Amino acid sequence: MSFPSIDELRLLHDNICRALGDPKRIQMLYALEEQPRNVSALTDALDIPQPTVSRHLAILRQCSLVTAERDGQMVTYRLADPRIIEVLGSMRMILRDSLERQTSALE
Amino acid sequence: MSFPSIDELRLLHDNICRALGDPKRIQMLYALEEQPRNVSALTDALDIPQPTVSRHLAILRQCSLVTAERDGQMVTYRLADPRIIEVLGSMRMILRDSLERQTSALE
DNA sequence: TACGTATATTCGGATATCCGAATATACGTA
DNA sequence: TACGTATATTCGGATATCCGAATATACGTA
Repeated sequence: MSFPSIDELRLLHDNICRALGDPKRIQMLYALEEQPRNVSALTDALDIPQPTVSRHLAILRQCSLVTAERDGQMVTYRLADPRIIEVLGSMRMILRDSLERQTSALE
Repeated sequence: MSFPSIDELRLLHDNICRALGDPKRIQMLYALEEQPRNVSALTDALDIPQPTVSRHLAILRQCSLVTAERDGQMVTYRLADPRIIEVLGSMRMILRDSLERQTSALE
């Protein structure tokens, strides 16, 4: 078998895919790509309750997709690796083409 | 807000991210990238029970990441869009760099 | 039609995930 | 220390996901 081992795929799943497993987390990644933000700013920008934001941030942190830096009372979050946004962009293209194929298949 | 709407992100999540939400499904995508295979071939190659393989294939089908073509008694599956493998490759690179950063931070 | 092989689906039960509500913790300031 | 603001965590309960076991369906062939 030449493709990645099940162990590496499990690691991949636990550390990256899992983080993308909720639309709100994806939204948060985009919000952080636009600019670093603290929890309150994210809460306001996304209109999601603060505990929910913090919980999702914790998951993104565990997956090392974001970094947290405390600055006084506030904690600023930023993307750990901007390439995650490129990945999401590729996924959106795949989705767009897939939906296009489906709709044109209806004719 | 300039980033994608929550609706598009929900669509993205339901149609792409959801499919990547299980390591076995990722494994199946790699196996199908190597070559198109029918269910039995996947069962053998991945050493996963047949009903489990069929169930995961159903999800990949719903997400339009694979196509199914019946040929007699067998059903051949293939990747609908090979770019999904590139996406997984990018994710593996992000993961690799992230792990590297973490281990070097221990010193 | 009767049977075999290939594949898909259904049915629990176990486990994971999500959220709201409540609460805990961290930090600054008086 | 006492209090306010910012953030994190905990605790159910609701829902989703996964799997093994069993069964259903589709197709080919005698």
